[in-house]
Amino acid sequence: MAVTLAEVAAHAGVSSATVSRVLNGGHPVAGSTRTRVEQAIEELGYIANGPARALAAATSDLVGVLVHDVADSFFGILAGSFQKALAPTGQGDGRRLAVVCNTEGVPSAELDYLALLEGQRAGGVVLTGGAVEEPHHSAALTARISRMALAGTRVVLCGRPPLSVPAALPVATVMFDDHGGAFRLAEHLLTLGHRRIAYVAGPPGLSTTRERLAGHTAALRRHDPALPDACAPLTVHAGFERSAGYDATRELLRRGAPFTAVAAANDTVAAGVAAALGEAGKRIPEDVSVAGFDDLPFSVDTAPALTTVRVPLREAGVLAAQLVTGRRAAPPGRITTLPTELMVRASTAPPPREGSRP
Amino acid sequence: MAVTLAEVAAHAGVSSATVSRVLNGGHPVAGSTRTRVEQAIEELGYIANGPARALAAATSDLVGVLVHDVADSFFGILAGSFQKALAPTGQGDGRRLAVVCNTEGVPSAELDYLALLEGQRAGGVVLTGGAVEEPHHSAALTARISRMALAGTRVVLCGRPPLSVPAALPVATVMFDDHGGAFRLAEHLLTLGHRRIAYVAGPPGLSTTRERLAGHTAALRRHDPALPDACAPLTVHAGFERSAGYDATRELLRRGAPFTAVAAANDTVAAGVAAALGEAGKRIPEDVSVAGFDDLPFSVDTAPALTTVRVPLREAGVLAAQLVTGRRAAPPGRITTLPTELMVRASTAPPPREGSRP
DNA sequence: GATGCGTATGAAAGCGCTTTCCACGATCCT
DNA sequence: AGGATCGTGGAAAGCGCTTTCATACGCATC
Repeated sequence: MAVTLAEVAAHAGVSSATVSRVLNGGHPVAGSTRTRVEQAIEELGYIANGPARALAAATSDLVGVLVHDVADSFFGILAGSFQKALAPTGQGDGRRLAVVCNTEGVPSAELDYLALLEGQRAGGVVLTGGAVEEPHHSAALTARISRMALAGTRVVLCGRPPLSVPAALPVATVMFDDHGGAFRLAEHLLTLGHRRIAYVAGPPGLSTTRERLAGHTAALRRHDPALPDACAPLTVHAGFERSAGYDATRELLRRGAPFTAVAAANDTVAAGVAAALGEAGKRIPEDVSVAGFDDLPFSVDTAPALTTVRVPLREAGVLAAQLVTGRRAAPPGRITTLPTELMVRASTAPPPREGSRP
Repeated sequence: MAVTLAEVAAHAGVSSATVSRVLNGGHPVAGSTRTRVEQAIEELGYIANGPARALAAATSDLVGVLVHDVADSFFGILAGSFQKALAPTGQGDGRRLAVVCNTEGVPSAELDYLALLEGQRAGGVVLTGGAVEEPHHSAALTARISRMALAGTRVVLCGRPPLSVPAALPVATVMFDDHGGAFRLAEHLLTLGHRRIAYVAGPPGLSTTRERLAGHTAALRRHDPALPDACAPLTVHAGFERSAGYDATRELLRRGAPFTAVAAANDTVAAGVAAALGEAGKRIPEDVSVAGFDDLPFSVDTAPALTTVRVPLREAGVLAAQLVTGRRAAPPGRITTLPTELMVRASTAPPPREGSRP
């Protein structure tokens, strides 16, 4: 049906081995021969058979990217910039294809997709999103990743803690400074004068949740060793969706413990928090300050614009693409931490003066 | 290295042909044999080699999904629900992998990715997003799609007009009722009393832009045949990004032609419109009403919440997955049009009374 | 009991590519 | 000048699977 290598070879008057060589490089081919072959490829409209190539070479042009959910802007932006960086300007090397898998953060789904990708002989895999921190799961994950890496698949962990694999394996990690970001955000709130700061954390057991909460708590503690304890009752765990922030806030409100600021696990949750607060008649930021995390695009369009922490998703996607393709070598410790940045906007302000609004 | 079919066969005491048969079905296999084979697969931790399978079967488990940009929520949601529907409950058939490609809507990029997918022997391809309406491009696209379809690749066009291919080819189309949605949105504005309605359209030459603008114009015309002409100077074309809406609105404002409402190509553009309006001291909706399109998640969190038109992205993704896998047959005309729904929220209201605020 | 059919399995031929192994000139070097 | 070296290209052996084709068996049929 389709044009094959052999046909191109016949058309160019060379052996199929030669055509393969001009296609893949690595082996010297005379200029004139190369030209002839390239012309034959052009004339016949040859399109390489990926599966055949992958079978013979024991590695494919596929690169897997595991995300919690591409529909979530956080992952959409990450996956988007990753995919774009994977196919650089339509260059000859740019035939790599990104396979995106929604894992919902479920460990078994991650393992299943990795098995599929291993079966596809994926040239690389990038795992994004917080990791479920459970010994059994991470052991299984480490095992599978080690096996894939041993077989030559380049692995990049993005936004999750490194896994302990032998240093010889091609496994790199790109982290976000979640801890630092949460720390600076809490500091910002403290500086404004807030003391009763509620925190709507992400799902428990997730690395991201832990990092952000830890940074937050560290800032409180630094300010006043007793503050974390005082604020502990104001900390609730929820999901990463808007509704989780909404529900958590209603719950907080219902409990009646006073607070003058709410920091959320991410911007989406913060939107839910703001909605619940608004319904309860609280003005933002006059009555309660609200802060998010991630700095997703919509955070400038909320009312008021959301104070948040910028997470360099695009940069991470590009970096992950470079690492997973080998265009860039992993740094010495094989782990790169990308900085986060506090974005102060209108949703945070000094707390209302005591008794100014009961 | 990895466990192969032959090893499984040896372990189970059967031929590799038999193992292949239990794996793929289609051929009768005795119950006892099947059990033995399944046990061997389990014991050895066999993972099928995708490329080998694809090479032999001339079709792979890969399904391509072309989007303008997954980082855009519109496409992220579409691609996300599509991917999820592709891997149904980890079922045996659920080994299909989604390859997402950001085309930026550029025809040549679409063709390039299709070539790559053709080379990968993708089992299916879904093209999403408005199509660039240019004879040369659509001819090239039709040709490539026909060829792929002829080779057995199932094709789904989603959110773009059908292509004229022979009826025997497995090409289906899922459309959104953009025209109807835009029509009802304009009607809503008219009913509120607006007459000078600005329209920030998408890029010219794109099917989506045309459909939405046509629906909008049709509603104006229906109300008053002269209205479209009166509003024409208030129609500007821009991109689909927030900044495009911002810039377009500044331009509109600069021109000085009065308007009491702005309908935007989509929600993201509407956010830019609202920002520009706000900077210019216009209150929404008191001074100017603003409406978007798509009903992306953030549209309920803007200030005020955005009146828009819901586009059933999740439903479309699921449908596309069913069509592309053959789990669902295309309807008689091979085209399904999904309804859109007007979502009236706080950003639209009656226009200010004449002279009430100069 | 010979004939026929349907069912369950094996043998083996590829699928289209990569890659080792070799062969052949041409170019060096001493 | 002779052998070593280098650059270039061909032959052929797979890579791990699917899929005819052929075979063998069991059972109903006449």
